[in-house]
Amino acid sequence: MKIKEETFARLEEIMKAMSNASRLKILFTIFKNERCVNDIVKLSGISQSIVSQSLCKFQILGLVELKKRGNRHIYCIKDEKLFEILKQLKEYANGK
Amino acid sequence: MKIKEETFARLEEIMKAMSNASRLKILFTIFKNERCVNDIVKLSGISQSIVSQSLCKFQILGLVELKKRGNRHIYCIKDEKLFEILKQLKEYANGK
DNA sequence: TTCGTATATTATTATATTATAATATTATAA
DNA sequence: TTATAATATTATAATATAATAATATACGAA
Repeated sequence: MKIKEETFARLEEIMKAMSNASRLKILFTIFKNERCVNDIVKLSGISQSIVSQSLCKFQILGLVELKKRGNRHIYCIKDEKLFEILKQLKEYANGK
Repeated sequence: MKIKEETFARLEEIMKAMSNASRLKILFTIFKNERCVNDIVKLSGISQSIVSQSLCKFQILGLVELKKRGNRHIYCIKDEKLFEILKQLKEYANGK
């Protein structure tokens, strides 16, 4: 059960990124379908600035992936494992 | 994929509770074995005050369970689901 | 009772985070 | 070109968080 210091540091960053309702909403907006920023803004009800900033941080952290199509920036969850974790977290928080 | 506002609120609280290296260490110290506060302090290297405060918050949130034996307060992870999530998070952060 | 150990609580200060608003950039269309 | 839509960046002020130190409480043993 020995966990490396750097694993804790990474985990802290990941958890911090997900420790805010706006950012959680953004993540769950692209949970199943990839979407462009503007669609995320409309669907989530979060301001463009925050959506953009959040997605940028997610990408740097490696949580999401960005594809550019013309002037559209399309984001999706990067890793199947993260997808699974989000799913379980949702169920856990929901009390299922 | 409609998620209730209160689910986001609860998820935010849970994530916030886990978004700090000290608290993550404390959680992973009782990941497999229940332990008393003082053992958690020694094993984690985190100060008594922080360990106590953190465990108290975890308990209020329902993440851990407390049993009192004499003057010892023994904490453990409350839910099998949380155990699974922690396991997966650890692996994810570790890049496995 | 009094002592010692275990745990909890409180106050404080430094630091970090949040949302907002304003501005900048980039790409496409007219 | 110029205009417009999409996205990113920056600055900032209010608020929240984190760690520390100090104090308080609870329990069991002598």
